[in-house]
Amino acid sequence: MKKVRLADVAKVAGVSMKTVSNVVHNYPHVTPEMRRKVQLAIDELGYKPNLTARRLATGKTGMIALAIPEIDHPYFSELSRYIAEEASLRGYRVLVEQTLNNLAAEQAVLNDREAGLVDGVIFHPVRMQSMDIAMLRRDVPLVLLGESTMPVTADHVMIDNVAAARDGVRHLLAQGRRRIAFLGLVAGDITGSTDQRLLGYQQGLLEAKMPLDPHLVFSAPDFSPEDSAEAVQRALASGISFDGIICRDDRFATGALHALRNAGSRVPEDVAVVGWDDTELGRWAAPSLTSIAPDKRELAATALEMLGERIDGLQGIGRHRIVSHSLSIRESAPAGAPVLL
Amino acid sequence: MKKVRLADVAKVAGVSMKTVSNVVHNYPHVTPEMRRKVQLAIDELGYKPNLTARRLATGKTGMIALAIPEIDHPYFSELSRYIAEEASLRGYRVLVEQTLNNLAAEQAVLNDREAGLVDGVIFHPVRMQSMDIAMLRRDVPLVLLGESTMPVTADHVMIDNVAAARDGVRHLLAQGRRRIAFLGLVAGDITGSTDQRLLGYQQGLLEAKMPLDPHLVFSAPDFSPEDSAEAVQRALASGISFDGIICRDDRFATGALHALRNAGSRVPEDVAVVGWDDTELGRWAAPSLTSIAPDKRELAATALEMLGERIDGLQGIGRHRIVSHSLSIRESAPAGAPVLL
DNA sequence: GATCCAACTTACAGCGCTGTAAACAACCTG
DNA sequence: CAGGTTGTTTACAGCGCTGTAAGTTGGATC
Repeated sequence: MKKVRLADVAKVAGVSMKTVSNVVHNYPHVTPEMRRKVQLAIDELGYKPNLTARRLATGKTGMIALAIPEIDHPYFSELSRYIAEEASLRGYRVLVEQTLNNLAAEQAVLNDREAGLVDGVIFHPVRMQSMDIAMLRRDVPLVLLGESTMPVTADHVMIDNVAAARDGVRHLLAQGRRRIAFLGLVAGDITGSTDQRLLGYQQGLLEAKMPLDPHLVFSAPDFSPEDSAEAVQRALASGISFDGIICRDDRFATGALHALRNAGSRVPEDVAVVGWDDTELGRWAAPSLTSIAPDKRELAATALEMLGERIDGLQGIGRHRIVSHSLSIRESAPAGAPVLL
Repeated sequence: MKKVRLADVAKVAGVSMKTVSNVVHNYPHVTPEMRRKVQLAIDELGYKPNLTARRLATGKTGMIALAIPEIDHPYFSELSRYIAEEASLRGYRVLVEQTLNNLAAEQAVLNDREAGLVDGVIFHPVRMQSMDIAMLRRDVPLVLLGESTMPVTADHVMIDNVAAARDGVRHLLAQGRRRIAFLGLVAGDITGSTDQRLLGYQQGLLEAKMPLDPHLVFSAPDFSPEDSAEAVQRALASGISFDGIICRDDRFATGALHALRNAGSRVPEDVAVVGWDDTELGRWAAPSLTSIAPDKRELAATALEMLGERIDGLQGIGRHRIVSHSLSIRESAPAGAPVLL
């Protein structure tokens, strides 16, 4: 089957190309008769506009790129879903790029060796610092996600990580937990995300006049549940005791759950566990995870809105938006009567 | 910052556009001196080729669309990851389209009202039947995923669902399970996927001369863990007893796990549970899920390979490829000594 | 030194669409 | 009925790149 072009339709309908184009775009000033005639030709030939040509002519691609570390990370896959939905609401299609926690891949996203592919980029960096991002001269609107430290050259959406971590700690304290651990340091994670969460953790403890024990801050070599399980196991093995733990994400919390179970600790009786991201992974864990819940829908909507404004030409330094978060309380750290120790 | 075009570089370097293009494309027959001169101009101006223009000129987009029901379904998000990786290996970028278990959205994917956006489509239908797919005249290469019933008009990759289900049943039988349930019917799921799994389930029982009890086939109103939990709970409540259950996917199995736990049944002691898809959700469930494991990497690679061949012009009727599967054995249905009942 | 060849470079016509400006038509005014 | 309006359609020049065919150059050949 040959490709049908606008010109072909025009010839068959006996009108100019532009009139066909007008019909395709539902331009109002076309006489009904003309419209009918053109539509007939379109249907007869099975004409479909060539998007690439349209893009070249208009300079708009109607596409945005979403660059995330891993598409199958529960948080990112859920976030992707909302971004995809919000994007489609606004007439955009989404091109997904995985950076796989890899610095070079992150740089490649911004360094775009090609142009004209997408109208804008939503990017969640893990390895790049905001300074690095600022250094690159870009020519595509960019919205940053995650906890990178306040870049001035791009818009940015995040939740208040300090407050969120504090909320988690408060929740544990309210149940009577007294030795609360933090699981979240990851080697090579220099985005400041962990810093902020750690800060909130400290604030939470300090405001309750609790001591700050550095032994209670665990770190893992990488982002997987396996790594986190190992970190918790090592802590347990070295005799460190704790009755609550707040984890940098649900994956980590899931790993912690496993390690605790293997060690014979009961959750939440012996140790209460708080996750982060409120993902399906945590909702269906056993016990189900209490988790800090960023409003992902709002996050996605805000990112798209800001990106849209930039695409529409808005200039100026980077704006920062905080979206709301809450605490989804489930079995691993229930609310209610404090546990007796 | 103004857009830099090929012509601008050519002017600065004092050569023709085509020579610049040759340098950009690493065309071998360019003298080193010329290459240097051009590269200098490219760097100085910060030239980036415009992909849209390139596409229009070449007719290739270098993009494929991946149309799946839900990007945040564990199976699909993991599959997406492999598809993205395999695609990038082959120089393709991936455009993700969610169909959200919605017939109209699935039709829209194939009905493409526009052309020239992608070179090919990988599509996992849930609501469309292969007849529907065959009816539509398409002009883009298409590879189907999942268990749709053997379309003749498009290539197709799947695992042997009948055999896989049978393997699951055999595994349960080998442990001494005698009342094995199947959880998988979903209203409106007409892809035949469930049919095949159900068939395998029956074959597994028959070859062991086990009776086939229709009460042991559970159905859920939709695809979520909530729905599945409810289905299992209802079965339990109505007094149906079973000591093994095989579920249409890990999400369903996760729901089943919850329902069983709430009902006080121990897994695997009282009921052994087998999931399907071998996702992270199941790997970190408690107890961790034994699950039928399609080789997702192979699935992705095969789909891309077939699509690539079609894109390169291969004609002919739809081909069908079966990729391998295995059984990932974990806590919910361990191997080893049969359970005494 | 004339001839030929291979290696390199250039000019230019598209790819299929849209925006602009201009042309044309029909309809009002006064 | 000339002149002004509004409404509708057309012609055509790009958008930025690549493929083709034609041109140029330097050196090997006899």
